Amino acid sequence: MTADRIDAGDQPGGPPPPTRGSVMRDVARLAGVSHQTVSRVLNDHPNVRPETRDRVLAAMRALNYRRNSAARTLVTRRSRTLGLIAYETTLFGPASTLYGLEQAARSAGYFVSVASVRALDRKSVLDAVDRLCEQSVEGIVAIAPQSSVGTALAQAPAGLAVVGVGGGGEHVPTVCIDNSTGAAMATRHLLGLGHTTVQHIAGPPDWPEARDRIDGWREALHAAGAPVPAPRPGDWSARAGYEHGRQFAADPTVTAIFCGNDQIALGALRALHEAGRRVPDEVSVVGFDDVPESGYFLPPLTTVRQDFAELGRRSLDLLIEQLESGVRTNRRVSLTPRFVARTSSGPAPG
Amino acid sequence: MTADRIDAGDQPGGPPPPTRGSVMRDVARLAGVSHQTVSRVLNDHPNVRPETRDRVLAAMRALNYRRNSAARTLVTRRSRTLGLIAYETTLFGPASTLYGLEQAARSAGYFVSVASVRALDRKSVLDAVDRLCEQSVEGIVAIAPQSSVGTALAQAPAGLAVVGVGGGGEHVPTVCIDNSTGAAMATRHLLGLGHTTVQHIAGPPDWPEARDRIDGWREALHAAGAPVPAPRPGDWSARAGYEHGRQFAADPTVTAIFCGNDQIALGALRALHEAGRRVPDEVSVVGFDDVPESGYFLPPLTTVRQDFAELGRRSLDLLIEQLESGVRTNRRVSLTPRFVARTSSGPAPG
DNA sequence: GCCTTGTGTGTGAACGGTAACCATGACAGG
DNA sequence: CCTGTCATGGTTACCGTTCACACACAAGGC
Repeated sequence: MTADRIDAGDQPGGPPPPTRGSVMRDVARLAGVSHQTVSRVLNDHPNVRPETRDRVLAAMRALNYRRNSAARTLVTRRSRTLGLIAYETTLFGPASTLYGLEQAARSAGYFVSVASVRALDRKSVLDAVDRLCEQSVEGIVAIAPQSSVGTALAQAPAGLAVVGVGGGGEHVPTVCIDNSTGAAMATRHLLGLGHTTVQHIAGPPDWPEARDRIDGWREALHAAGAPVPAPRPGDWSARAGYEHGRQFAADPTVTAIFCGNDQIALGALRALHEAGRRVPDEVSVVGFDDVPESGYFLPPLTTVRQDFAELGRRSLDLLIEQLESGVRTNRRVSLTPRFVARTSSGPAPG
Repeated sequence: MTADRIDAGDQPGGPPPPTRGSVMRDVARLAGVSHQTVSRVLNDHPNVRPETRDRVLAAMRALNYRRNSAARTLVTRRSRTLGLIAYETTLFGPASTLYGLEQAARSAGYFVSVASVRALDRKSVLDAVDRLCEQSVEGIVAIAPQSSVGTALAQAPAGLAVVGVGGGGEHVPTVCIDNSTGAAMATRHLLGLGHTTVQHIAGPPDWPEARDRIDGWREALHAAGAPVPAPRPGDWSARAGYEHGRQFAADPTVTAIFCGNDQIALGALRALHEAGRRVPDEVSVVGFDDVPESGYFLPPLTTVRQDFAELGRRSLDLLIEQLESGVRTNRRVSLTPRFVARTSSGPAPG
């Protein structure tokens, strides 16, 4: 009895044999060498005569041979697979980072396996780590920059490389952009335009990225001797921007708003527009991220650009560094964001 | 006999230290049973005395045992891994689909490995397929709905389950939303508001999704006896929407524009605004997709909602169906989109 | 002649699981 | 008492690679 259930009925004429993929031994036999020589050719070992190598390569082509990664992983104990834990994968940022990571991983010879999490509580994250471990990934990148994630990650099995993207935690190697500097850029830009102070619609307070942006904004205000209003907490959504934007629109003293991200800024722009407050003539708005659409907002959004793809690439670098050194360096890589001036910000009125 | 070999000191540049975790034999020894019994416990075989099972489970916990998936894959010839080929991963749609797929795959006991492609030419796609095959995935989902992708996918190794998301091709099982119906909904909505005809800024002509939307739009116009203008081809970007939008803005006879997606609509809105054409009073605009921000556009965008996450879930269903039946069914699953009325569309002027 | 050094290649043993096949003991029926 | 069945659990043979080592053969130094 065949263990194969793919043993589909052969139609007369259709000659699709139950192609049990060819393995090294088959290639070896065809090339007239031992399986070990095939292995040597595959792994670019020296000490194979060019002529032999060609024969082996020809045999591999003829049989359409592909090496079995499970067997390879079993014996080498290297899966060449990286795990990615992602939250809110639908946002532009995480998605771009995933993209950058995957491209980099590919050229470094790694595969990427994803585990998305619905929530950022400790259990969900540990579950995701577990799931990835079961696949014997060699390292994990977490695009889930809530504080709790960092600590959850820190207790991943030793010997597993780990990198946090975004604010991260203190216990895990992290790659992030310099949110504080970015926020300060935006704030200084607005102050430089003559605004007496700058309001801030922030991200959720338990996101390090949000906190760093708040810090940068606050420090820039402080350094300029400007009053420091209370930041308004949001959830990164356009809705939050809209709600707070309506309140700001009703307050004639508000002339400049720095938003925690571009979605928030979009919501704020709409609120201001609805209230009849002209942007940038009466109120200036600045965002953060530079999503592809922000140049087409009404008006085009002044913002701070994050290079998400670079974030992904750098996190791979950090991972590989750990993999090769064998220790969990506590490094923190920080990328400098770029200020992008568009027309949603202008001189203070009056 | 030395099961242990002495680990030579790590040479810099050498492979990382082998992670010596506990294996079945260790668990078996601790529990006082054979490794086979451990395997039986792991795989929920009957014929294990509850008392024995408990002893084994306790031993597994004590040793923090995790089974080695490579070994398992090697012998069972099932990797329990699915491959995902994604293009333009940064867009909301693909990202959400990935999310939905991963969630569904997880609860079905599968892992998901991603391969992103930079371009959609045949070679890139075949490369990605190759990469995934090397990981011995059991099936592939391609979120890369260009026509050429379908045909490239069709010649994936036999015995590999394949599903296309989006327009797909004729040769590959496909799950998509009913783009034609969605476009017709949008068009009929505008015609119903009294517009004599509807312009269309479309997606790239080699995307089946774009073509289906064109078809639906055209048929709806035709059925209503309205004139059918030439659709304007774009690339799904806000920029394309802006460029065509400017031309439409200069033409006073244009009162209704149906856009291939929400980004295009955003660009069109900006062009109309710049030209002083009021939306929806003078010109109505409708998008497609319902990205989370579209409710905060100026004005909030009337659009057609795609359930991307459902797309991901359904593609998993289709994949599993193939995996279990062993044949590449040529099924095509079509989801009905939902029309979402907001304020960017209104009665025809005059 | 010997031993060395260096190429190119083959041999056998892991790696950590699962499946097929046995072995044992208990209990029933003849 | 002999046999058959069932529950339980051990034995052994793989799966397809890579690694350590052995081996053949050549070139060179003494």
